[in-house]
Amino acid sequence: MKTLDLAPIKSLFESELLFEIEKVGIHKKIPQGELMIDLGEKVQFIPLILEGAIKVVREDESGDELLLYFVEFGNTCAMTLNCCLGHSKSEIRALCESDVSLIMVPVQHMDPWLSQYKSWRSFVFNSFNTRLSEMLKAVDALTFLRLDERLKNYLLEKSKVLKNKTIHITHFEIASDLNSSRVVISRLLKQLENDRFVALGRNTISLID
Amino acid sequence: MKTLDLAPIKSLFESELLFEIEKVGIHKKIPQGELMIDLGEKVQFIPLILEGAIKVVREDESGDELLLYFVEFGNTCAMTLNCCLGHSKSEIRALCESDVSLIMVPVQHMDPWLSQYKSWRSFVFNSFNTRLSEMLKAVDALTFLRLDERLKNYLLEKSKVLKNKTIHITHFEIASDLNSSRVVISRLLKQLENDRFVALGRNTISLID
DNA sequence: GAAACCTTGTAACAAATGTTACTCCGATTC
DNA sequence: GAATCGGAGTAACATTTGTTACAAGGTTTC
Repeated sequence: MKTLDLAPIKSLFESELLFEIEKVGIHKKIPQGELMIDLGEKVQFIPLILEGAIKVVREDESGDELLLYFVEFGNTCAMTLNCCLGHSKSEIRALCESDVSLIMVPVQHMDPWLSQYKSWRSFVFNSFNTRLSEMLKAVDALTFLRLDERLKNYLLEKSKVLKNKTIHITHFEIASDLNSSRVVISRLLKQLENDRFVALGRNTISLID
Repeated sequence: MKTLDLAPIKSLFESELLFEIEKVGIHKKIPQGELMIDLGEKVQFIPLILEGAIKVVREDESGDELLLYFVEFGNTCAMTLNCCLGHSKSEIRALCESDVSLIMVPVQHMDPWLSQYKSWRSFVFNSFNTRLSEMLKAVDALTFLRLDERLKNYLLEKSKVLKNKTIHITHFEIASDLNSSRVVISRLLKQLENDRFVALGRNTISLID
């Protein structure tokens, strides 16, 4: 039996549960940019994120997209839990925003662990909690903020997740994430540059303190 | 000991749990329009809805509002669960959309019941599920739909929840729920009337099949 | 290094939504 | 019944966001 490096999540779970996770979990590394799960796919595993960040995206029938939120260490994707429990298909698309290291737990352990381990319950509920908060944040932004503010938040969030003041991205990609158009984003970025909020380069945006 | 009428939820829970609910639950009737819980309040009870509908609203600092969703029979408010588990304060406001009959269960039973009763786990997760779906629907509408479509959906939803083709409401109230302005809503409603989607009267809007 | 392609800048215009202002009308109050 | 008030209709205008079109530089490919 291969030994997983459970150090990062040691503090989250009681030791018997860690032992079980070690027994049934599959350690996986997924490189940046890779698709983790797509719309309509069936969920077979619960991902426990050890390192990196996952980007969760919503898409409508005509292919327009919107970035919902990022999932980071110590959380799992509640949309996934959602699917596990409801035995339904994924309503979102998840992509690796950076290189991701995670443990995949087969879904059939979900329910037994819930009755058995208090720390698992905490973890699952904590994830739901965080997810609902993120969704609330998304709704807030869409409802109460204008696009320039959303763009600012986006850049700050992105910088935080990638742990870097300089972001490598095109205006077109940003437009996709915010469900806007390239021209509009270019226009607003120019404004943010004039306001000394960012410095623009080809394929890069640097945040200024 | 007073006996609660648990008939409506009999099929949701196993009999031992129903017995417990009967022991600790408080039956309450709340009239239409009444505030159930406000932003920043602490949650002491888990509401189990027997009859009626609750309207959940988000508000920003400047007092602008947005209707998030309705909660109906067979669900509880996941935002409330959220608060129970996180011991945090309410991030939303909940109002009675119609006369509501519900059972209030003190929060301290939440965790023990989760480990003890499979049906309670199902119920709680089902609620989270439904809530996440509703939030997703809200995000979808805000992102991908124009205001006229959102208005149509709003009227249909409202009619469904109130079980009535005719809705008693002012244009101003609609504007609040959709975070728009009265003039805009009047304009769009006039259009919907021309399209034979509704008939307008003073304080009333009737849906046409 | 020429050609093709990708990224960005910019202008002009269009559409959706918000704002202000005024009117009319029915309901309520005195 | 006159005065007041709340709800609704409408016009004119402002703002935000989206669209189309084109140009200018980099980058990649051959």
